[in-house]
Amino acid sequence: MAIKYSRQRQEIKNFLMSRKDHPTADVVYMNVRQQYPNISLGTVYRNLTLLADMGEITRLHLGDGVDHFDADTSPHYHFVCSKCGQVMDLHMNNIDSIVDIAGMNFNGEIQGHITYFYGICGNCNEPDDEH
Amino acid sequence: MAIKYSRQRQEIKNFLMSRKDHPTADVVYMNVRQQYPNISLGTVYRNLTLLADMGEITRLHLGDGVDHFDADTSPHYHFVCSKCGQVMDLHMNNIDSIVDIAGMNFNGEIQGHITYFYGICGNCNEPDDEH
DNA sequence: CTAATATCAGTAATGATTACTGATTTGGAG
DNA sequence: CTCCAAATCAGTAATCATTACTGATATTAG
Repeated sequence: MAIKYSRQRQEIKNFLMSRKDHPTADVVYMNVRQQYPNISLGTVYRNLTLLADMGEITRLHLGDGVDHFDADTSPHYHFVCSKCGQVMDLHMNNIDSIVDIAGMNFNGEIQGHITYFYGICGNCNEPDDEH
Repeated sequence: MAIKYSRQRQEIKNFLMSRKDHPTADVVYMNVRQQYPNISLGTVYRNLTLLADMGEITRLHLGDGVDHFDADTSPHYHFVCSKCGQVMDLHMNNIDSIVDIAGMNFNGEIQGHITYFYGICGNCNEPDDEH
């Protein structure tokens, strides 16, 4: 018996699964508090880390200084809007060949890569919105 | 007159240019202190940020929680060893086509991508070193 | 040379995340 | 069903990287 069930952890995972954006720990905290008003931020962090270690969710580093979490663990990529900060999924063709390209002139074992894309999202890119 | 010369900033840049690894602010601080024993960590951070904003160096987010800095601003990629933590340059063929691939089914403007590779570096991968 | 101001050293503050502690919850054994 | 060992919790303190603030110093145009 190593890992015991906990209502809080279940609710954290449920919340993450209900969202297609990629919330930060703080956003998870704010929302789970509606179900468990006494939950502590430490509990949220501990369980997010635990779920990530178990492979049930993914922790994303997107260069904005805060970790984001994603309940979709299938391989896919992310886009970060430079204007509004939104993080969205990119369902795109496989680009794992870049690992082979990277390995061509490298003396070592390349096991994988971290990639995300940035730019202006569809919402922020609306034409003629102002003035 | 907006930006004035400073010996400290010059030394920070000199130090960065002398290294082909990708030091953190703290490593820069430790080393520049040999020339300027009174320099403060805040000065190092302020100047690294200033140099990065001026485009003279690049700030790297490599998912390890600390920022790394690189005096080589030409486009290239990085490899992070999962074992020893070393960061090294990868001189490889262009992979900018992944931006086009990502943009195919995306409603928005993709301006670029952040990519780095991870695995076991040549040094850590030495065969039969122990036992 | 001098004055205006960018920069500095030193230190305090911030923000995200982790660690600690005594109380509570969970779940297998009897 | 009850009991207890261990996992988890809430609350709080600590950590770590980075940024902001302040009075003193260095730089540079005129």
